[in-house]
Amino acid sequence: MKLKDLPTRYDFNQVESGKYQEWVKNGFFTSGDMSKKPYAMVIPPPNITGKLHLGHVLNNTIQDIIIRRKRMQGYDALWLPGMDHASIATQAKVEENLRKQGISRYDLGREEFLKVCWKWKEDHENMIHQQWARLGLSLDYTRERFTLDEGLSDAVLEVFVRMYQDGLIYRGERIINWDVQSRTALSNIEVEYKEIEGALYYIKYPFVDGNDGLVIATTRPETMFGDVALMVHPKDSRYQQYIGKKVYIPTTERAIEVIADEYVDMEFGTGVVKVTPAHDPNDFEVGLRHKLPRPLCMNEDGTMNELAGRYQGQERFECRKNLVRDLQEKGLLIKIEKIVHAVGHSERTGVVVEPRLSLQWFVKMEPLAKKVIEAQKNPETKISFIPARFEKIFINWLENIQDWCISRQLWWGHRIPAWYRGDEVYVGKTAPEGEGWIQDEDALDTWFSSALWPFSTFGWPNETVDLARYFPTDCLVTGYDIIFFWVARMAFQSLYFTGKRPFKEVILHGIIRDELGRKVSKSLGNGKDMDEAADEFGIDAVRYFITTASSPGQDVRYSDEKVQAAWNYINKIWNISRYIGLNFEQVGYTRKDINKEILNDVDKWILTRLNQVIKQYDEYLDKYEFNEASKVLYKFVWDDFASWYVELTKIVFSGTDEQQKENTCAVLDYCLRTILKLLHPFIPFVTDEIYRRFNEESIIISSWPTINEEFTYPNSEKIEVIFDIISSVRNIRQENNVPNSRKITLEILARDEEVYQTINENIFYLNRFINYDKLEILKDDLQTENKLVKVLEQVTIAIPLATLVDIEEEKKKLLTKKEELENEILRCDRMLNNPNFLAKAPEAKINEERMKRANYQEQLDEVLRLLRNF
RNA sequence: GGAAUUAUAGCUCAGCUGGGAGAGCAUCUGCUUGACGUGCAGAGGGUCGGGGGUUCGAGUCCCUCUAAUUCCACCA
Repeated sequence: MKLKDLPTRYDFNQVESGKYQEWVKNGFFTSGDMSKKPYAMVIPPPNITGKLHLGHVLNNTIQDIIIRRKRMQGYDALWLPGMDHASIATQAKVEENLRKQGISRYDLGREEFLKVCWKWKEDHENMIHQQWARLGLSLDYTRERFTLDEGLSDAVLEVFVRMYQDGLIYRGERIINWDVQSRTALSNIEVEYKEIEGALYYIKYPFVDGNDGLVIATTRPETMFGDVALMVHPKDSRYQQYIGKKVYIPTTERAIEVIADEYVDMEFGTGVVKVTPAHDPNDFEVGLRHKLPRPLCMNEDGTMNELAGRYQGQERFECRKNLVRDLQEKGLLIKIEKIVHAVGHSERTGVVVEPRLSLQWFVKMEPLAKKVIEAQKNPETKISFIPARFEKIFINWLENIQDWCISRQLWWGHRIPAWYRGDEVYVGKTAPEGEGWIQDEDALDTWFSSALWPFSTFGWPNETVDLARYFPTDCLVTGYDIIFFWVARMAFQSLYFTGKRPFKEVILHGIIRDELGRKVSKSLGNGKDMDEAADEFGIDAVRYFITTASSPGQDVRYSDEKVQAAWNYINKIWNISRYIGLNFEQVGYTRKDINKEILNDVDKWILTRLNQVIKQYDEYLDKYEFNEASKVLYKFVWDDFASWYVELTKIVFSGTDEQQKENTCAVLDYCLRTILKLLHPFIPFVTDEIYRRFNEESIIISSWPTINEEFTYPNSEKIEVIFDIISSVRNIRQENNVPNSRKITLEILARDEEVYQTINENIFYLNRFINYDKLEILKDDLQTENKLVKVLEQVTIAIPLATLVDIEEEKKKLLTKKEELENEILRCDRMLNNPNFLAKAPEAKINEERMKRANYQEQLDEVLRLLRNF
């Protein structure tokens, strides 16, 4: 198929169909050309839990833009794909599925359950592969990895064992965030705090010896069954006499002591606090200080245990309700205060998180974090954050780091390589020798494996060729919302185990919001998935919109209108190409070099502009400012190339100069090829479709455009006087209701010799746009009576239109123009007469202002001269 | 409580190291101009959140206030 055969309308379905498979089959995305300089990037592995959404589209397209450009620039470009087993997220989904069939994971047992998970993985892996294909991502599938595959699992074990040996991983009893639905521990950052309306219950604990009692305030009354003491501030005069006394836990026969601890805030509540070491992190600390026991009053699934007496077996909130009612009956509930407070919810299952004492594995964070903070001070070892402001957030988190709970009571994931026999603990890659060892039942936090992703995927801990060649990777692209989850953890693991940063740059983008600016969430159901968006206008339009709609690091508000605008842009490019194809055919053009000898002023102008655009575009892309880059090119394509250059070629093609026609084809050929290449990283499908119709090699492996110095013509912008004249005549016609069909007489006064020549040399261009019967170019002596006159930057134009000219209106316009010019001159003078300006401003700026002033003065003189005629 | 971001045309957003306010969409007016009406040609529309300051010069830098959003840390 040739260029000329393009249909009049861009049909994305036709364009997208079949291309990706062909790209992959041709090995365009396969890296490993050792003769080239490497450029490497790893994809943030998506969770195998569902379909990709617009957030993935943004993240992945940014990477695809970067890697496609690098590939075209001649790098050995590697973009490594892979997926994340997403331990808790996947297990939650699989269990939910099973629950619908009335099966629990315990019914199946570990082995059978894992089989179901692997099946789930296969299905979702396929779905994601299909979506990557639709997105057009130039991933090197020969190196695809999975966080739970053999090699990566080995890396995980290696890391665990070594950190254990180095004293950076320990097992201990702590209060952790407990997800009662998944029955697993969570790390701090897997908990989402939501403001919820709750209640502060004031409950009286009766004294063992005598009347009355002490009143405490709590938001979680049901945890009272785990109480081991009440406490007051040692200096609180209200309660001095009660320290050391005993009270009953309401509804029970258990007595606890009143202790004193400075932790208590005398101002809050009643100044008396219940101490529940197994269900509250602060109370846990108090318990340690006072050597108190730590009884649990709740089971793993959130039901109450035997300590709760008659409430045993009740679900925690059910128990709360019943308990409060019973306390009220007994007169022990003093009051209930409505409060709004932040309650932790499990990020994955959404249930209220229960702080709970349990034995878990932790990573000791402080020494690891310190190394990263240190490395960030050195340009050679630091990760550059783009935009830079995110580094502050990153450092701040590291400076206030807490130990990382890494064990999860889950089956789907890397099983902890620890074995127990009585009090003995063994940690190693494989089971220890001897009888009676039992392996830890738990799996590791999913982020424990993804933290290794930038180097485990290259074969670490083995010293592979890939590792040496591609690591540290050049950049990583991810959302600012997972700086803590992922970026920070990659940073310290990489530094600890390889001594290097995981990537030189991290590019952080925003999140996608819906059309109303709301965060996309499952509960709102306002998230669009990728396919939905792509079905409307095609994936290229979505890619273009999503990567150019905001500045770096800012959120993107999804907008159908803007995707439509992107489609319009693509359709414009499509039709420019079609026009060019039709003319190639008509002229009988086959690829030729541009003949510099016969280039006209307009050719020189567009070629020079193109060079300027390449330069600016590249500079913006180097800074990952996709929005600014795209704007520069858009303006060039639509305003300069399509509206002026392409329009003007119609004059050449309607003429008779065959050599000129051929050369114009060569210029169009060169411009179009360059435009398509520049756009290719953003909109790969349509650019490939068009490019392949007039080129041998694929655009994917074509070379990235660079400035062609021989096509830079100083002064080429002088032709713009022609455009200026054309625009003005259009304007005059419009304002005076003179249809294009009516011929006019036009006089142009050139105010200097060069302009006079330029116009004369390019006079034929005026023909197409200005339907005139008579045209005169003058050097002076412009008579203006009964003419419509307009003063432009370099020329004055006059059109005799006696019947239509409203003299008063004309005078008014000239007076307005006069005023404008005078204001401009005033502005220039203010600067130029200011000694401080002359002394301090850069010389270039001063000269610029002088030139401007001179030009304004010239125009003003002209206007004044014209005004004298009225 | 700490921090970050945002505040610019009716809407959604750009505006790089300070040097005459921009785009897309919307609105209004014309147009069967040889690829595109998904188009072409034109027009209107902004005291750049308020107040100070630095500077010859501030949408841009500093301070402050106001409003919105987000993150972190939180007293039971």
